[in-house]
Amino acid sequence: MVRVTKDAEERKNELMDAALELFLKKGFDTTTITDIVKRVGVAQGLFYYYFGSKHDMLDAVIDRYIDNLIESLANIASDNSLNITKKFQLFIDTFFRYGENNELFAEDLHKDKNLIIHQKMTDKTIKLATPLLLHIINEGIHKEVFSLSYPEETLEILVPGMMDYIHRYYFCQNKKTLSIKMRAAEDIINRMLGTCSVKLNIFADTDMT
Amino acid sequence: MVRVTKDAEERKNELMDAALELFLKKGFDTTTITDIVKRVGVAQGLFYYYFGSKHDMLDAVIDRYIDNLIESLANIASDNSLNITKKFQLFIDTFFRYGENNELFAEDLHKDKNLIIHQKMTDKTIKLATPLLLHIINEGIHKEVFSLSYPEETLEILVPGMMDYIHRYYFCQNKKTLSIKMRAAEDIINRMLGTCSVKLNIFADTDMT
Amino acid sequence: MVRVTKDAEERKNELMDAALELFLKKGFDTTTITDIVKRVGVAQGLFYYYFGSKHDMLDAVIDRYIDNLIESLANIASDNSLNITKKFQLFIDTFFRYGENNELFAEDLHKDKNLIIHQKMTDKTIKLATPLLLHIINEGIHKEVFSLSYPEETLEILVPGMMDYIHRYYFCQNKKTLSIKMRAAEDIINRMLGTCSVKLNIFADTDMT
Amino acid sequence: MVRVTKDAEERKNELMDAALELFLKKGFDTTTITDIVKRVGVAQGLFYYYFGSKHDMLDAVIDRYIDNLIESLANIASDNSLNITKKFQLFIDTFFRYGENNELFAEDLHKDKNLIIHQKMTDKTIKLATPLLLHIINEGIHKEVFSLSYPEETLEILVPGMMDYIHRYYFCQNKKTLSIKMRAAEDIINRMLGTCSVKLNIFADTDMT
DNA sequence: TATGAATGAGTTTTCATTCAT
DNA sequence: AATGAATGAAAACTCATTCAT
Repeated sequence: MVRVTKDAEERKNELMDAALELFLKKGFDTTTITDIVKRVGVAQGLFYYYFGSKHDMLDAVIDRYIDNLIESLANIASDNSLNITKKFQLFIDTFFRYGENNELFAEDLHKDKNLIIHQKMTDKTIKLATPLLLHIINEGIHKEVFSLSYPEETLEILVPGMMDYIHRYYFCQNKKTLSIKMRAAEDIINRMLGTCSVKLNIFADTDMT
Repeated sequence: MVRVTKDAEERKNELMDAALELFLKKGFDTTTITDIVKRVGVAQGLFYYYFGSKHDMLDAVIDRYIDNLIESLANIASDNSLNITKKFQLFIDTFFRYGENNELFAEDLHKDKNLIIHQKMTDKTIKLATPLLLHIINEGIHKEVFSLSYPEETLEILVPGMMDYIHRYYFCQNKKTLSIKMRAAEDIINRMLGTCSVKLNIFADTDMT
Repeated sequence: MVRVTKDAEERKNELMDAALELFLKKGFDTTTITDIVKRVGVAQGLFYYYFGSKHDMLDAVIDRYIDNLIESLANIASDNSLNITKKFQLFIDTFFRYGENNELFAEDLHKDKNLIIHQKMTDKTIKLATPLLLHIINEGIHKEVFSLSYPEETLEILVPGMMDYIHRYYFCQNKKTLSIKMRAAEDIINRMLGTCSVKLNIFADTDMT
Repeated sequence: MVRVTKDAEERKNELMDAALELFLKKGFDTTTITDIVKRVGVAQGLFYYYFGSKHDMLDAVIDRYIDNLIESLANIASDNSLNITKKFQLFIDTFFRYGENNELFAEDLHKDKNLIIHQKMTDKTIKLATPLLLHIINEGIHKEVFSLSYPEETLEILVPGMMDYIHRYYFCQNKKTLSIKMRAAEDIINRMLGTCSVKLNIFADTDMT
C-alpha cells in the first residue's frame, strides 16, 4: 500500500478521532484495533507506535475530550465581567449542554455498551468541574447571593444527581414534560443554593417564557 | 467425576452465589464460566442448563439481589405504625445501608471492573425504590411534614446524587470527615424536603450525638 | 412432571413425528435432542430408551417415510388390472408427486440445511423404486409398447435426472413455464422409452389440454 | 514459534490446499480449524485473517476448484476448429472426467461425510457448465447434427442424471460392466440428442473397440 | 418406562499485541 | 514512521449422551 507519512501529532489525532467515533457508535469493547486502523487507512502496527495499548488510547481520547470542556468552564469561572448569578447560570448551561453541538454527544453515549466510556467521562468531568463550580458558589456565598451551609457536599450530591437527571430527559421529545422538568430543576437548584435568582436553559429549544 | 444431583432451584442458587462472589472479586468481564462452575464443582455444561448466557445470569443475579432490598423497603413504606418522619428515616437508612451487613456489598462493587454490575444494580434500585419513596413523601406533604413543589423531580435528582455521595464516602475511615458528611447530607435532605425533622444514620458506626 | 406411560410403538412414533418435523424445518444438524423431547413433552433420557443415537433415529425416520411410498409403488407395479402405459404413468405420477399431499414434502426439504436428509431419502427412494420401475419397463418392452436397448441404465440416468428436474420446478409458480417443462419431460421420457404413449401429470394443477 | 511471513495469496492457497485435502479425507464437519492450521504450521488466528469462517472457506475452496474446470470447458465450447460432434464429445469427456488426474477427485468425494461439499460442487458445476453445453447443442441443432425439441430441458435432466451415473460407476473395477455402462450411456445420449454420432470416453482405461 | 439434572469434550471464533521488513 | 502478516491464548457456548432415581 502507498505509504503516507504524516506529522506525529496529526496521525495521533486522526487515530483518536476514528476511535472516539467508533467507541461511541459500537462501544469500547466491541471496537477492535482493526476497526480503528481501517477507518484511518493505516497499518495495524501503526496503532502501537502511537499508543501503548487499547486502554491507553481510551484514556487519551477521554482526556482530550474533557480538557476542552474544562477549559471552557475555567474561562467562565475566572471571567470577572460576569456577576455571580450570570456566571453560575452560564457555567451550568455550558456544563450540562456540553456536547450538544458536538455530534459525538449523541444518544450513543447513553447506551449500555458505553458504560465504561460514559462513566470515565462523567467521573473525570465531575472531578474537574466541581472545584471550579465550588469556587463560584463560595464567591456567591461571600456576596450573599447564595446561602447554604455545605457548599462542597451540596455539589457532591447535586452534580451527579443533575447529570443523571439531564441524561434521563435529554432525548425526551415531549415539550410539556421538558418544560416541567426544567422548572423543577430550577426550583431544586435554587432551593439547594438558598436563592431564587437562578434560571436555567439546559434543555435545548425549551422556551422559558 | 462423581455425579451429584441436586434440586434445580438449589443448584441455580449455588451457581448464582458463586458467580456473584466472583463478579465482585474479579469483575464481570474477568470472571469466566469455567471459574464459576469450578467453584461449584460441576460441569461446564450445567451452567448453560440453567442460564442462557453469561449476561442472562448477571441479570438473574442482580434481580435476586435487588428483590430482597425492595421487599424490605416496601414493608417500611406500608408500615402504618410509623409516623412519616420515622418512616422516611428508616427507609433512607435501609436504602443506603443495604449491603452493609452483607459481605457482598464490599469495596469490590466500587471498582472500575464492576462498572456494569454496579450500574445495573443502581439503575434497578433507583427504578424500584423511587416510587416507594415518592409515596412516603407525598404522604408527608399531605400531612404537612414536608413541603416541596416537585417531589418526583426532587427524588430523580436526589436519589442518584445521594447514592453517589454515599458510595464516595462509604469506606472513608476518617471519623471526623464522615461526621461532617453526614450532617451535610442531613442538612441538604431537610432543605430539599422543606423540613428539619429528618435525622440520618446512613454511615455505619457514625455517632449521632 | 406427570409421568405418562404409553405404548412403546406409539411413543416411538410420536418422537419420530416430532423429529421429522423439526429436521425439515430446522435441518438435522440444527435440531437438538432437547428440541425433540420438548416438543413431545417427555424427558431427555427417554429418547435414548427408544433410539441408540441421533443418527439412528434419522435412519428410522427416513425408513418409515420411504417405506410408505415404496409400498404404494409396489402395489401399482403388481396391479395387473392396468395396461402398461397406464401403469407406467401412474407409477411415475405417484413417484414424483409423493409428498405433495404430505405436509412434509415442503419447500423445507430443498434447503441447504437438509442436504443430508434429502440425499438420504433420494438415495433410498431411487434404490428401492428403480427395480420396481424396471420391472414395468421390461414388461412394456416385452409387450412392444416400449422400445429401448438399455432399460436399467436408462433408469439409472433418468430417475435421478428427473428427480432433480422435478425438484427444481416443483415450487415454480409460473403456469406457463410449468406447462412447457411438463411437455418437455413428457417428450424426453417418451423418447427414452421409444414410445409416444406416455402422458404425465407430475406437476400439481397443471392442465394437460 | 518461528514466524514465517509469506505472500498473502500464497498463504491463502496453502490454507485452502490443506483444507480441501482434509475436507475430502475426513469430511467437512469433522475437519476442525485446528486441523487445518496445524497442517500448514501456522497459528489458529491466521485462518480468520484470511477467511471469515469455516463455511466461507468452503465456498472459496469450491470456487477455486470449479473455476478451473469451467475454464477448460469454456475453451472447448469456443474452439471453432472442432466440428460439433467432436466438440460435444470433448466437452462431455472433459466434464465427466474432470478430477481424474486430480488426486483430489478421489473416492473421498462420494462418501456420506462429504455430502455438503459434493453437493455444492455438483450444483455449481451444473449451473455453470449447462449453459456452455446448451450453446454447443443449439449449434448442433442448427447444423442438423442433433435433433431434439427441448434442448434446455434435456440438459436439465441429462446432466444431473449423468453425473449420478458416472459417480456410481467411476470406481467400478469390473471391466465388463464398465464397458456395458459406457455403451449404454452412449446410446442414451445419442437417443436424447436425436443423433448417432456421439462416442464417449468417459470411463478411464475403457477400451473402445 | 420415565425423569431431568449432570457430564465434558470439543469447536469456532475473537483480538490485542508482536515483529520482521 | 509505516506495513501487514502472524501470533496464540483465551473464552463462550453447544449438545449428544449418561445415569441415579
